[in-house]
Amino acid sequence: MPRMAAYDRQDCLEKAVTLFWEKGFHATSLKDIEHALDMRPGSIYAAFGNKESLYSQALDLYAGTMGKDFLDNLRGQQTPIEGLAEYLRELGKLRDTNPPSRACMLVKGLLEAGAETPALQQKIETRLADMEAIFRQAFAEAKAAGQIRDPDDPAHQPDRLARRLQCEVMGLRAFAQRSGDRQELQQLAGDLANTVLSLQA
Amino acid sequence: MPRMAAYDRQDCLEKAVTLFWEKGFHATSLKDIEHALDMRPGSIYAAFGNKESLYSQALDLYAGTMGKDFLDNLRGQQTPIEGLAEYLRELGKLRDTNPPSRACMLVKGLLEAGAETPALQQKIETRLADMEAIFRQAFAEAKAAGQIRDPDDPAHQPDRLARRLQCEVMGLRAFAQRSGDRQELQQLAGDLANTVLSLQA
DNA sequence: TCTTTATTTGAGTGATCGCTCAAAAACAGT
DNA sequence: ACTGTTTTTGAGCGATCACTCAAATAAAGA
Repeated sequence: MPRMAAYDRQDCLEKAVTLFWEKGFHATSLKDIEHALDMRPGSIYAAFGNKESLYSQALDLYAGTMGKDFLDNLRGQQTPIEGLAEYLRELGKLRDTNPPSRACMLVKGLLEAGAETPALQQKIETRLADMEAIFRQAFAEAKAAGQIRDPDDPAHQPDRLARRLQCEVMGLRAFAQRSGDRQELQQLAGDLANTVLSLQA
Repeated sequence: MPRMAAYDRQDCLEKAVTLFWEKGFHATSLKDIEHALDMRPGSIYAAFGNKESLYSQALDLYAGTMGKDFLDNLRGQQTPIEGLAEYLRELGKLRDTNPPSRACMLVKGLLEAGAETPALQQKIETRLADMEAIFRQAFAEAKAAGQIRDPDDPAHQPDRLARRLQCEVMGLRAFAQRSGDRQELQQLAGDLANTVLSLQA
């Protein structure tokens, strides 16, 4: 009996990711959202709640996609370590593609979320912790396979390596947001990748 | 004959830095500014132009202070390399102090500035380039003093090392914005510092 | 075709946004 | 004290903000 919704929820969320990822939370107005999703305010609020809720759902989609893409890439490589290095090298090519933003949407959100939006803050922290856990798992697999040099060095524990990698990914993608030279970014990513490779046994 | 201004310009800019650094550009309203500077809108506009102009001047003060602090720290150390490592270690203590934000104000601005504010974008890029140049100079001094291992390795050129350091500082300070454990941050900073130290001849 | 139920619409809400400007206030020199 | 100059004030500007809701619309089942 009921009327069916005219919009595709997943499709809308993808468009919301594009919009929020590019402009950030505060700089994105409901007018922008109405235009990007081709929906009127009433439908938007009925479907996604309020602006913060839509942003939160967009964050989930973004983080899930990023995590899946990373794992797919990882499984396509010969060893976990090479997979991690290749991931960094791929980030060095960010200037050649045209993503909504070269910086990580989670980091953009982390730096923008204040005390007025504690729910957002918590969600972002959780998603970053998820990503850190994925990195940790990859290093743990590398270690279990005996591919990590000096495995007893405390600095070579998977959790420490994972935090360092996440730090470097955050930094690299923030650096990539600058309008600097294409090659310099690629070179920087290569240097970071080589640091990871130097962990190999 | 003329009436003297009641406010201290430098003092106002310091308060503006605190405010913008913590909340970011978009989330800071003129009401916030009026309250923080204890000035009425007319005085603010007469003294600093508009909101964007005030933010821009705050960025200048922030970047200048950061650069000076870094150089002071550097000169207090035995060698340039040790100075750079110590700088990273200091960043690891960010959780123990209470700055307006643990993240870098320039990076926050970089990730927030869109195509609608090209003047801000350019200013931020310039200031980040300045900082990169300071890092490069430090590495160049280290190299000139023969303190860099494998000086002919292209990855050990001052410009590449500087970009990598800036990337790591950006990443570390973004990471520090997370509400994670005190010790984990310090450990991470220590690991990054050790990477710099491992460049030593 | 008609009824039922859900969705979509968009004008309009009060609040807040960045910002202006004429009037009031305050200092410095005479 | 008086005058001349500048600063400070704050009410209020139009625009935009996130958001609401009653009415119009459309699909599915009878």
